[in-house]
Amino acid sequence: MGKIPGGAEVAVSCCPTARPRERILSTARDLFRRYGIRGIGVDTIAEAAGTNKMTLYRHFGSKDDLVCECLKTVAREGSEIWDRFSVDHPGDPTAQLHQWVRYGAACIASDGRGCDLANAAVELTEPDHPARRLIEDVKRDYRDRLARLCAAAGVVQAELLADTLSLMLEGARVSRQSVGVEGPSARFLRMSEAVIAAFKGA
Amino acid sequence: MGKIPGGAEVAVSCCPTARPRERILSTARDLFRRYGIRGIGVDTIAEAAGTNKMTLYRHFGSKDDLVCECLKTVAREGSEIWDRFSVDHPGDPTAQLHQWVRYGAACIASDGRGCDLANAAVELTEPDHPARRLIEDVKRDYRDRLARLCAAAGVVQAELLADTLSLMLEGARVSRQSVGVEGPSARFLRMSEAVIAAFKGA
DNA sequence: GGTGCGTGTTACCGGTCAGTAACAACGGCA
DNA sequence: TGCCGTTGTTACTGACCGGTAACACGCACC
Repeated sequence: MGKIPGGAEVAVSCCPTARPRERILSTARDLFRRYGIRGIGVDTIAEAAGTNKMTLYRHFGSKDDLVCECLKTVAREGSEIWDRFSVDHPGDPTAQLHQWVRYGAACIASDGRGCDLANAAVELTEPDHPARRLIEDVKRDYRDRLARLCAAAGVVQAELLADTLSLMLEGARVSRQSVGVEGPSARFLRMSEAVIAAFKGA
Repeated sequence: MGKIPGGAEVAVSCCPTARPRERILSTARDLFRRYGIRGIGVDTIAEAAGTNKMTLYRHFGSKDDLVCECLKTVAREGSEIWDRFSVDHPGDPTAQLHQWVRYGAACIASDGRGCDLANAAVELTEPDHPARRLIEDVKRDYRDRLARLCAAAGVVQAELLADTLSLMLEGARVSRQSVGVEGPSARFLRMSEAVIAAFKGA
């Protein structure tokens, strides 16, 4: 029934012990990420999750609903990663800032499909799509956390540095998709360190 | 027949004196930009261009073909803008660099849908889509031009600055889509000037 | 007056899409 | 045993998708 855009049959590829809802959610996240939200159908998701379309619609009222739930789990994981910075380097905002840079670089290197939230914002052009508010809130939250980190690290122009680093990471993740791994995104770590040093020196 | 995603009927919205091919091309560019490539159908494009699907397919062998041609015109216009920098400030690479920054800021402010090339890279997930090579080549060309500009302006770490500014612009244009006009992208001009100053001071 | 090319029109193809209805089978639980 | 909530199965709807065939029309050019 469901077909992966490449042409191959779908393969059940998630923990079969979990409840259908969780299987659908994690499968949908993976497929949306790989093939785009508009590039994958609910039938394919259900089949890859080892269940069927009816069960999917019993748990998620619509495809847009499912998309929003997926993005919510993405946001939740992002928040957990932020928490880890302060756990790994308690009371050391400078170390946390550099960990943020390293984590960003690792993100870019590990997967060529960029940020799920930003990609969704590109793909879902409807200005009143329910996912838009979610994306906006999360992105704003991440930037504010970064600004607080910069301020705590003693940067005088903390807001400006946070904006700069935010744009650089966002740009690196989309540049990785358009010009590939060899492009500017490959130097994200070095560039970020240089920019931070410049702001600290000022 | 064709329907705009909003639900309204399509309206013919291009110069009716031009030949069908040109009308289709400019209409497709506009609709792809507003609703996404996967979000608009060839029927809608043809109707909005004041013609029909058959004529569209006589000029463009497939939808992917049409997409590629659209992106080529985007690339051509981008190249012309680059040329304008050296025309407006001949022999003054520093002025050209600042004009690049100002132009980028104006781009962000004028339209919330970001870069057509980057958006296409996000939307067209097929790794061997004919548009991917085009996008990659153009993006690489723009970065190289910027690097030459930075070097000519006397920046020692010209390559690194070019990468940084490239990512910042790319990020600003996608951030504008996800967090809105009030987000970090609003400060792109100030941030870029600060980064350039920091690289010049080093 | 003819000839051909570009264009318009209509109808169609097979496929995919999101979403729903009706019913059968399962599981635990009392 | 009977009950009930969850799940699976099948089939369906109506819409849209990219792409094509066949044919009629108009217009320039010779």
